[in-house]
Amino acid sequence: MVVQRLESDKSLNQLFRALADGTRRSILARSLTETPSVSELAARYKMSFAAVQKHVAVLERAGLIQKRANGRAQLVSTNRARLQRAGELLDHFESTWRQRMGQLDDVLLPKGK
Amino acid sequence: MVVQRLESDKSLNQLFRALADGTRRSILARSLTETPSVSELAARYKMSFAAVQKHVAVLERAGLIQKRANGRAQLVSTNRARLQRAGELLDHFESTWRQRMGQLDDVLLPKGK
DNA sequence: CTATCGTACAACCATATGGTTGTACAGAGA
DNA sequence: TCTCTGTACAACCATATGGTTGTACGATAG
Repeated sequence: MVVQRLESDKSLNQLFRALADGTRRSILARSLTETPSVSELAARYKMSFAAVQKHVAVLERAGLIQKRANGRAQLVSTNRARLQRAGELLDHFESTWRQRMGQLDDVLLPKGK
Repeated sequence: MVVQRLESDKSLNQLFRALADGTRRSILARSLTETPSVSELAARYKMSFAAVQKHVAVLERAGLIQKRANGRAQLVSTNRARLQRAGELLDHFESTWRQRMGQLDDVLLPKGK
């Protein structure tokens, strides 16, 4: 069975890559409840402004957040559509896995130790 | 209420990192329906045996697969418990996100790092 | 206008990643 | 036994990543 190509490999790679860093997951979480500026975000972390700026850029490239200018500030917010899309992708992975696991269950589960 | 630290940051990083490569996702998928040896896996990809071996090692370190010796062959299978665990983590992320999207309630941020 | 703030970006550095080739060794088969 | 196969692992290379500092520039405050 061929898994439907819902998203390019590169896009999936970027998505998971973006999530593979605690600082970025934290930024993403914050940007869900607030709409902080980049410098407000940067103030929360021990690293330099430029470092946070890079993390924001990674999240932006992965499509998980977006920036919108407000005067000289760049306000960061999550891209909800993309976030949902990300969720669907993960769900898709999971369901594929579970489906396959289900097939395996027929063989492996009867023992149920 | 404090959100339980279900998994260490490092563990989460490894998990997402492991998923952020198409070859590894493919290996993971194959190892769900089959229990291929490392060399059988390697035969399916254009890269060298050693390269595939490294990908397998990454998946193993992330806890997504396990190897079991059968004679001189190393048979690769998915760690179903860990896989489910991975799914739960993703679900946890999603539900947290959705919850935050739904209401600006308590902020459960693992504090600033 | 001038000073400052928020941002962008370049240059640099150390380490990690993803690939290669080559060597070594244990298990299976002639 | 001796050979081939499957695996492990080291060394190496190019590029990516995650951090730094420094410079530049538009927007805002005084």
